[in-house]
Amino acid sequence: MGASESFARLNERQLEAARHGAGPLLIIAGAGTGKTNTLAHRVAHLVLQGVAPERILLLTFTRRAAQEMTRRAQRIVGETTKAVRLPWSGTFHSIANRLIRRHCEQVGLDERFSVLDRGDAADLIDVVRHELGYSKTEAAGARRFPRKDTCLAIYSHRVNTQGTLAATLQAEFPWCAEWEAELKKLFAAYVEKKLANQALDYDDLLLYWHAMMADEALAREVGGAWDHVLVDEYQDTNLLQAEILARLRPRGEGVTVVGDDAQAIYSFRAASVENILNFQRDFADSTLVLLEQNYRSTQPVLDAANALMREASRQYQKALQSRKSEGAKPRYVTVADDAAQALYVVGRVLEAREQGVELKRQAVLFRSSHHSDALEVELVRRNIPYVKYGGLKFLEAAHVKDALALLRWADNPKNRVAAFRALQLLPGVGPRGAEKVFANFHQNDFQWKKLKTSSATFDEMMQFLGDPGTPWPGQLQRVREWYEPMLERLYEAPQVRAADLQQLEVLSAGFETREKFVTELALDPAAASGDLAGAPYLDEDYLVLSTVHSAKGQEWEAVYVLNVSDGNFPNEFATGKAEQIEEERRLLYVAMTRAKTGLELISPLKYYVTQQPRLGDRHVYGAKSRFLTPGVLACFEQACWSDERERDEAGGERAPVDVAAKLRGMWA
DNA sequence: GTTGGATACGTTTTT
DNA sequence: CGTATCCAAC
Repeated sequence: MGASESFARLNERQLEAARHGAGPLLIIAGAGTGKTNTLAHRVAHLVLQGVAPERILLLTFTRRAAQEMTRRAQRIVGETTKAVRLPWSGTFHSIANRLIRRHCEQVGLDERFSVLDRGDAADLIDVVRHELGYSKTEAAGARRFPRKDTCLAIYSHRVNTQGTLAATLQAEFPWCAEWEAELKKLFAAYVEKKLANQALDYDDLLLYWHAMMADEALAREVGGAWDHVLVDEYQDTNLLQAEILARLRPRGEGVTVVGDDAQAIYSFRAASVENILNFQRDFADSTLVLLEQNYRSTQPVLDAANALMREASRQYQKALQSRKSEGAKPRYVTVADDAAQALYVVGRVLEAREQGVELKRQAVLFRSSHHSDALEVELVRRNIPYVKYGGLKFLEAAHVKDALALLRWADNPKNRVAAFRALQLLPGVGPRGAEKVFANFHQNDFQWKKLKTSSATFDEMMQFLGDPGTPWPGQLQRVREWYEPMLERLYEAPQVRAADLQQLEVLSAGFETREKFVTELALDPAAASGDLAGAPYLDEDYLVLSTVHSAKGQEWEAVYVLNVSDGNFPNEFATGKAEQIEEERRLLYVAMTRAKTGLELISPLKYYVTQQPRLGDRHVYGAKSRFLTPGVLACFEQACWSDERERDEAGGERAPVDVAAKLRGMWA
């Protein structure tokens, strides 16, 4: 298919957006309205108009999205004419990383600075937390100081909103408000630590880019590199990102942003829906294109989604219209509990497969990662292959982090987090021992040949890895040779862990340099580790399990949403403020609009909660989700399902009743 | 100073 | 149930 034919398939609005000139352009694209396709056509259009691909900056939410966009644009332009390789496409964070490396001298950083992933950043903040004595229980007052992950989340929110710490605490972390003074001290020390380590966390990547754009000469140089800047998922960008965009293109020339205010679901990451709502105010003479023609879902599915959003307060009013009028009503199914929910979903998934819908074209979505636990057990038991998005365990496993720490330290000798982890792998070396070695190493100007630990083989390995002349291929093998014998001492099940390390080595071969490997792994762990983690066999059929957040931008023939009850939709911790509840509503909206033809919301009457503050594990009777008002429910076929096998058992063979256990249980 | 065992406790979603 | 912290034994 040629380019012109491809453009001919767009509807009027999409075409207008794709062929828009250079003035600032805002595309409000409802769910399933061909947003990706339109943006890809816009890229293709620009290239066909003679814009050099390297003069286009494409900012997407994930790396996966960037690749998809590039692939489509290439297909539209056609293989013969021009190669559409967009060298400047990726997330804000990954582009920031490249720009900072390019201009490291001007912003006062080592060329070899490290990027801290979430875990590393939390570990570093934990070091400071201990140093300041905040980890001690009786340090101050009755309540415990927030944990490292919470501390990091607070820090991050404050940085990304560009507001005050007090505002962040009040808005998102009211239960930590009493620690404001301590947190302030903690964060100040954390910033110093990062500088000493020559390490940037996610937020720093944006901050440094932001700061670069505040310098006039640098801003001109950076901004001058592109003629067009396109931002996808604009509703989920934060203030820092919006300011970067504004400084990149002060008058908005060549700016295109795409998004849907009804799908803003990242406020916890400081995303601000105001960015998209205020776009026309921020960029004078901008053009607005509204895409409302839905190509994804059947009308009944859309009716339900529209009914849900009709009760929301939002600014860009849209009325999505489907191109597929007929179809079954979506279903709202109540089941007894978690276990029944798993059985029910597996049953429905298999039924659909019998009718020709492959597993890959079905997805199970949920609010939080652990909601799929029971389902996963059932899937494994029945031998049904699946992949789970939104919870990546592989790179978080201790042994994988150990191996990476060795590489990260070699890559940036000042990286103390990595050094501490690496050094403590040695027998008999704990925090103090690591401290001593590192202090010595520091005194010797971070020269690898002066590194002295208790193990000569360790020192040799680090010298080998630290030598700039050492080629990248083979480095992970060297790490593995040294580290594998340690596994036995450090962990149980060493064989399993050894296999993981081999997998890591295979993975590493796909990266040109060590710096790219460790950085990409930090920036986009999911994409960088590919579908290797947990994926059965790529060419085989598998069911998709995903958090709603990770399901953004995707679509499936049939979608099952788990635990649609109050406490999950909306989440129990998000019921404090009206704006939080609205976001939870949008989250459910995103989940529902992933479906093409089949949509089921499942609600267990009773569910088991663990790790509940104070009250301990217990059963909870889930109330009906507040979003499922009579008006919304009218769009659903309602059903109640109970496990037939259970009924059979009750009628037929009965298990003996263990009275003794019950009696003991009363006092346990 | 390090290591392992006992104990207390817990806010979801991710670049 | 998993993780962080405390405490006692090397």
